[in-house]
Amino acid sequence: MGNVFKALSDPTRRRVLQLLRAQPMTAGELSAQFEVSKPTMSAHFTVLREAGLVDTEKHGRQVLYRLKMSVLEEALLGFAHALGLEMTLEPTEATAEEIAPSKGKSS
Amino acid sequence: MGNVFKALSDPTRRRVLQLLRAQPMTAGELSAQFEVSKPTMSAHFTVLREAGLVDTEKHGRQVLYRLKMSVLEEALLGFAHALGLEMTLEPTEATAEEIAPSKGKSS
DNA sequence: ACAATAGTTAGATGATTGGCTAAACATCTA
DNA sequence: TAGATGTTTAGCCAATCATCTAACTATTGT
Repeated sequence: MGNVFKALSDPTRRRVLQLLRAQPMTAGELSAQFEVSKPTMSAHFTVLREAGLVDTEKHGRQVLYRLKMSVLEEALLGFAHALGLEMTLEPTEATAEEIAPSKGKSS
Repeated sequence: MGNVFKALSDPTRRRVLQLLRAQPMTAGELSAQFEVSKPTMSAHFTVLREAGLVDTEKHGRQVLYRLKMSVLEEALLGFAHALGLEMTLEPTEATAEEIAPSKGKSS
């Protein structure tokens, strides 16, 4: 869990997580959003991957990064709990639909 | 706000915050809980103070550190919000009493 | 097979970090 | 005023960090 906070302590990495929130993105797409070199971004990705905050999927020559929201949630809630802050996660509309899919759109 | 995450990224500092949750403590009392030198602890306190997570009150020759819970709450909620995680702070009993003090115990 | 493209690895560098000891500062007590 | 006590400042060091360029690996397209 300390790894998660370490990962969150860098502004570039926090912004990567925010970008990834909207949809999975490739290393190149992410890198394009920042003013740093691709190797530098690659290092940031490694930190995020090792903290368990993202996972990867290789598609041909590109690597897709996907946010593992649940890990982030747990870290945040877990830490809040350790401090006696009783926070709860408000169910989002998306989550509600996942739980009770009415008709089509299986995936 | 980035300072807050920076402050949270160190395990010693996270534990200091946890200790401070129970009650305000002096620099010496806090230091006694860790295996590092007092100057090292003093440096950690500085980081926490600069992040706005604690404030200090000098009592004679000791310095009392007090957790500023609201800053922590805001940082956590703010970051969660920036990630689309809608978290809410569950009102604690203490908070409820503060809001609607029935009789005595004004402070 | 060759060149272009997408990412990562290697290796270097300067800045920051967390730790230390020793010294200074501030306050209390005798 | 002279200790004793609690904390911070100064100065140092080793480790880690964020960054870079250059080189490498893997994949795709011609």
